[in-house]
Formats: sequence, structure tokens, C-alpha cells
Amino acid sequence: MRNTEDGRTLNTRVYDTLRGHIIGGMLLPGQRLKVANLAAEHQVSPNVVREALNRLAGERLVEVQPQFGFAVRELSADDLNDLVDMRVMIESEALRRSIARGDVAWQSEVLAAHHRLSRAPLTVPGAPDALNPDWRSRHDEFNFAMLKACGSRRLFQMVRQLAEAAELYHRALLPQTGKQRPLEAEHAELLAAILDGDAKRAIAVLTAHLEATRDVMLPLLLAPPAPAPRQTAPKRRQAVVQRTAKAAPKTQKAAPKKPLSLRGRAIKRVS
Amino acid sequence: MRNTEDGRTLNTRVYDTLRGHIIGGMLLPGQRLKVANLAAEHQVSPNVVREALNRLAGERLVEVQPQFGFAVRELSADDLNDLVDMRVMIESEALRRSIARGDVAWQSEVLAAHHRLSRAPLTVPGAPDALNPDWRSRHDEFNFAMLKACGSRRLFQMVRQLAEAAELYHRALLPQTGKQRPLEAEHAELLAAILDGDAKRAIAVLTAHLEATRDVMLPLLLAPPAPAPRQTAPKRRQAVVQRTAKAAPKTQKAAPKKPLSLRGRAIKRVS
DNA sequence: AATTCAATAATAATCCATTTTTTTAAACAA
DNA sequence: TTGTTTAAAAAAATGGATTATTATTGAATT
Repeated sequence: MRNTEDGRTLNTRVYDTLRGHIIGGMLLPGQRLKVANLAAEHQVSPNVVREALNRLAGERLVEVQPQFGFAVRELSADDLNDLVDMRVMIESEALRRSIARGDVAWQSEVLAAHHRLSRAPLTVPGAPDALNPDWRSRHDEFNFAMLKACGSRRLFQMVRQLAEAAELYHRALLPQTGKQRPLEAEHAELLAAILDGDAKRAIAVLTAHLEATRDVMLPLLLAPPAPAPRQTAPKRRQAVVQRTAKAAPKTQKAAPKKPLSLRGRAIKRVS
Repeated sequence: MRNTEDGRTLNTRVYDTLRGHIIGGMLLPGQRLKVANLAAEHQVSPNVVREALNRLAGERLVEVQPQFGFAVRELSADDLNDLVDMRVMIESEALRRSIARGDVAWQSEVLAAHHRLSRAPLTVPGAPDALNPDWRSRHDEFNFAMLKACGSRRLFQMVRQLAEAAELYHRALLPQTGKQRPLEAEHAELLAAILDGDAKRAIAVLTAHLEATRDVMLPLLLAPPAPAPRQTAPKRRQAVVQRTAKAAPKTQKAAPKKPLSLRGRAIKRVS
């Protein structure tokens, strides 16, 4: 055991970074997660990786197929619709409860979180098309801050889990959409409604926000279904959809020795 | 690998049975799950058990503490309140949607499930106090049947996950409550409301049902908080509460060789 | 004698290196 | 093309080594 460095066990460390990579978009939906590669990357024994992946599988962030391995959870239009539907439902309830229960301290936190969000630049100076990751963090913080006072541990956990699932979509699909809607105005209106204690209006704004974001992403999922879907794919493997690779995977290193025969055929979608 | 017997991998098999044991009440909340013991029981290498436990940890059915191990998720009055609160919310929504979307085929299924439930004896002939496990299965089936038509994969998954969490409480706390409320009447009324398409009434009945069950269990969680809580417990281990054992654990076998020094002090609660 | 503390032993969690089994790819023949 | 056979890759599992934690013992202190 060499968990001495930062207190965490190796297992937990791998779990944390893997999770971060998935949510952070370094590992894209559909991408296979080969135990041996990851073990080499993290300088760790295969079992450790395996445990971490199983934990993530339990959280539905990665998919397992018994004799095939692990892969980052796939995206689909249907799933996105379902996801947003649930977010609307769950977050509406959480917001309603938060507004009903929240005290002044909570309001202040929401206000502060909103302020930080409003001051974060939407894009980084260098790349005008790429979304500023810092902005996204502030956005999440604002979202969580306003729902945190809901008073139910499980409800808030659902909020977080759904937000994580949504993050996968955002990372994969939103960076490419150039300019966004008048986000700042939406956030400001949401904040105003919260401070007014106007749950109904707050929920309406939140719902519109979520659905509008969905409507931006939805066409991108339907658009490029790969020209010729070549049904030569192996039998039971339909859960992990085959895709034409546009760019070589970066995080998941290629095979160690040979020029690479890419059995682990590329699955990424960069589009 | 010797997954040849029934197709499943060893990992999955251990996962399945462990899960079944937890939900089925053979492994009680708070009970420690020692890798070595389980590995011996299942005739399997420790890593396999470890993977299965990590998967269950991801689903929040077992708790992990980094250098301490795994344990079946604990119960508490607060958690029960929260759980029922969420069940009311989630199942109400699922029921509303099911009634709105369900067709005649669905209605028939609900009707059939109700019939099977109504014909299952509440207790087994031999033991008049113990709840008939078959009845419980029928009950779950009726519950799932009526919510299945909700049309949202995630919503239904939440329903199931919450139902599983509730099952832990039921197994641990309900067997001892002798006679129950007029359950059959409640189920019949629920069925009638569903067949009428009367969502409002159905939800009211369902809600009352869930909350009444909670009210039976709640006092049992508050009652026996262990006479002298001896704060000699080790430092960081507070997540797994120490309890006085009333009966020797059956599923989790004792230490292999020595007369047993029970470092893994008993945690079960039978009460 | 009772209590506290350090040293030691025992137990169990964590991890590794390797082997076995399954699946996929490649080569070859029909 | 289509089907077999062989080779490579990767998943799954093993068994045991390593390290952290808890229990125990015995001396030192109150």
C-alpha cells in the first residue's frame, strides 16, 4: 500500500481522478476504458483500476459489459430528453423547498455565488469559441447554492447526480456552439425571483433555462449518425456504439508496443 | 476465470448474491462485510469480492470507509423520514404519469398484479408473526407494475432505488410488528383509483400508505439507542455505529482459525 | 490499585504481479 | 464473399505480499 502521500487510498485516488476526467470531458462518452492502459497511466495495479471502475459503474457514470470491459456512459437524444425532464422535475422541487426553507444566510450565499458567476468570463481570452471552464464551475456553484437549502439529503443528491449526467452532455456538445443565449439575463432573473421569494417565477425561469439548453444540444445528437453504420460490429456489443474517429484519443493511450492494431476501435465523438 | 457455469462472471455473481442478501435482509444494516470472509464463503479471490462491494458502494447500498472496510448501509430515523419524503414525491409523479399514459394493457397488468397480491397470504402458516416473503414480492411487483408506465427510464430507476432502500427498513423493522393495518383495503382502493383514472385519489392513497408504514417503523428506530453508548470507540470510525449484539451473525462467518477475538465487533441490530 | 501510555502482536484492508480464460483480429482456405 | 483456424489482445481471476489499524500487554505514573 502506498496511500501515504495524500491520505487517500490508491483506489480512491484513481476513482477520484477517473471521475474527474469523465465529468471534465477528458474522457468522452462511449470511450472505452481499458484496465491495463489506465493501470499503466496511473502506475497502479489492474485491480485498483478495476475497483474504481466498478464503483463508477454503480453510479452509472460508466457502463460495464461483462466480458467486454468498461466504457464511459453513452449519450443519446432519448436519454437527453429524459434527463432534462427529470432535472426540471427534481430541481423544481428542490428550488421550491429551498425558497420555502432558506434563510437570509442562504440568500446571501446565492447572491454571492451569482455575483461570482456574473464576473467570470464566458470564454477564455485565447479561444473565443471554447467555453471557459472556470465559468462552468461558477455556474455549477450557483446552481448548487440555490438548491442546497432544500432540506433533503436525498433530493440534493439526486440534483447532483443529474447535474453530473448533464455535465457529460455539456462537455461533449456545448463547446462547439458558438455564442450562447442571453444567459446572464436568465441568471439575473432567477436570482431576483429567489430573493423575492417568488418560487413560481423562479421555477419557471429555471425550467426555461434547462429546456433551452436542451434544445441547443438536441439537434447535435441527431445530426451526425455516422454515414454508413456498418453492421459488421460484434454481436452482443451494441451498448457501446461504434463511431468514426475524427481525432486520436488523447487521454487513453494507444497500445504499448506494436504500431497498434486498434482492436479497441475508436469510439470518441468530437463533433 | 470460471464464469462458465451460468454465463455470469464471478464478479457479477458475487455482486448479485450480495445484493440479494442485503435487500433480502440476510445481511443487516450496519453489519461489516469483510472481504476475506466473503471471499471464503463464495469460494472466490478477495479481489472479486472487492469489486462487487465497490459496485454496491456506488449504489449506496454499502458504505465504504477507506482504511476500515465495507458495511451494509446504516439506518436512521432521519434517513427514514427523508426516504419516505422522497418516495412520496417520486412515486406520486410516477403514478401521475403512468395513469396519464397507461393504456388498457397496462391497466390489465396492474389488475393482475393486484390480484396476485391479494391472494398471497400475509404470513406463512408456521410463523404467524413473520411476514411472508412471497407476499412481499407480490407487493413489490404490484408497486412496480403500477409505476412502470411512467415513461421515463430515470424516473422508474429512482423508484426502484428508493424502493430498495425502503426494503432495508422493512426487513429490519417490519417483521416484528405483529398485525398490520388494513393493507388489503388500501391496495384495493389504490387499484380502484387507478382503474378510474383518478390520479389525484390514487396519489392520496399511495401517500397515506407510505406515510403510515413510516409511522409504524419510526418509533422502532428511536426506541433502543443502546443503554451506555461507551465512547471508547476508535476515532474515525463513527460512520459504522457500534451495537450490542443480540444474536450471533449467521451469514458472516466468524474468524477462520482462532477462537475469535472479535475485532470485527458485532454490529448487527436484530431488534 | 487504578490509569495512562508506549511497544508489540494480530487482524484485516489494500495492493501487486501473474496466470487463466475469453474475445477479437488476422490469416488462410473453400 | 464466407467460413475455419491461429495468434494477439484484453478481461477476469488468483494467491500472496505489504501496510494500516486495532487489540493486547506490561511498565510507568498518579
